[in-house]
Amino acid sequence: MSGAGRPRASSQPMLEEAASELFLEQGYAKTTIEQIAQRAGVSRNTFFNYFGSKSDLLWVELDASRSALEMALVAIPDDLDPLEGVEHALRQTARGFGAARAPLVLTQWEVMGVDDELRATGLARALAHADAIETYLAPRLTGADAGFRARAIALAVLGAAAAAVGRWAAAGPRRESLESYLERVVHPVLTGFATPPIR
Amino acid sequence: MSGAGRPRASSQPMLEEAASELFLEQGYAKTTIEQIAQRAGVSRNTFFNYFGSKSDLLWVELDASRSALEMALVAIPDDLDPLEGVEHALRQTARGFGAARAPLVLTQWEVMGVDDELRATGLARALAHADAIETYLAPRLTGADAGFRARAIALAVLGAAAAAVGRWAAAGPRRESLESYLERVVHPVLTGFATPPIR
DNA sequence: GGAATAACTGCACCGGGTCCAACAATTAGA
DNA sequence: TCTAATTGTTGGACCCGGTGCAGTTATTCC
Repeated sequence: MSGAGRPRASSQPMLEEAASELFLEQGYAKTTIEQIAQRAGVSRNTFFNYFGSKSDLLWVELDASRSALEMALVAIPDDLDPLEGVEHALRQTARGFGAARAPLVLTQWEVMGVDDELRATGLARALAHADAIETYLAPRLTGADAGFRARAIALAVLGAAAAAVGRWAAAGPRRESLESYLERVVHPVLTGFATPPIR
Repeated sequence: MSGAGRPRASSQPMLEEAASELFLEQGYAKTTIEQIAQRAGVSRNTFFNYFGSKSDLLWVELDASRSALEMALVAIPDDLDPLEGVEHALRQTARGFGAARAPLVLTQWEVMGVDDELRATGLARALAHADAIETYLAPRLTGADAGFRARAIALAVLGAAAAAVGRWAAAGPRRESLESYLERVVHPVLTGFATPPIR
């Protein structure tokens, strides 16, 4: 399958590890790509073979959760109510995050000085999640403005989920499961949209 | 009040207009700050006296709406239910956007090629709105996890509102009022959170 | 006619990101 | 075994957004 070609000398995880160290040592802003590449033993350009941008390093885990969410969405049984389906898929995805090991970026964002960067680059990620929910939801809703409602539900649910993830990460190593935080805020949103539109 | 000092030679609106023209002519990405400043008749550095970054140009109207939202929030009568208060303030803010004149960025984002940039820089703005709602809401909710719920509600409502704004802008010049789009999706979110938490 | 003040300008610099032409290491096939 | 195709790596040049600063210009107050 992998045919000819020079084998990869440095792996993605090595760059991630080097970056995490440097971010913790001296903060995100003061760490240059040059330094990350150097610690990983590769050239600056090679970094860009593995990551499209510096901020991509912050979102590795979350990007993985999007794949998990997409898989959970297609696995929803057809006879389930669409809104319950979304809740089901979200809980399923949340189970992938063990209570003990929250992503480093979420727990150490203060020492990394990374909050500005998270704000600056987070929306693209969030919208990717929302798009996944929306594409699941849109064809399964009825009514004239199903597309509009699907997008609104997707974005609203995602907002609630973001709050849950933030709370979960902030709760420290003895935190409850992400799932329990999630259900407390996702469920209300979905029940609000459960009844067909009145007007 | 304005004492001594050299008077401003070029105004913010002039830079905005020059930028809008260039974005429409050749797209956002291919327009440099140098070009914008040149068309407005100032130096590149002067641009940064008026805008902190290139992307700030895209959010002028939305930034104004945040001020409007904050003012609407503090004007809410104390006897109103907090969640109804949020809805009230949002509708109030929406009325500031006439149906005929949606912001250029929202209607022309395709020809400006600006969607990537909106995704890249939109979260900071969205969170500013959410923070405003959250700070209004948090002290007015009861229960153990009032802070958590306040943030979740703020983010969820904002997601729904974003969907409404998007739909409104996409609907073309004969669109209905933003308010009508807004209430269709914001209300369900708030009703979902209306009942006190069960557990 | 000076100070004091505030806007404007030019210049140098940093760092993220792109592009490209070389080069190195591997495999498939003649 | 030699060669070609393939793929990863590297260095260098470049663009542009953004920052810092020192110096200039235009204005008001005394």
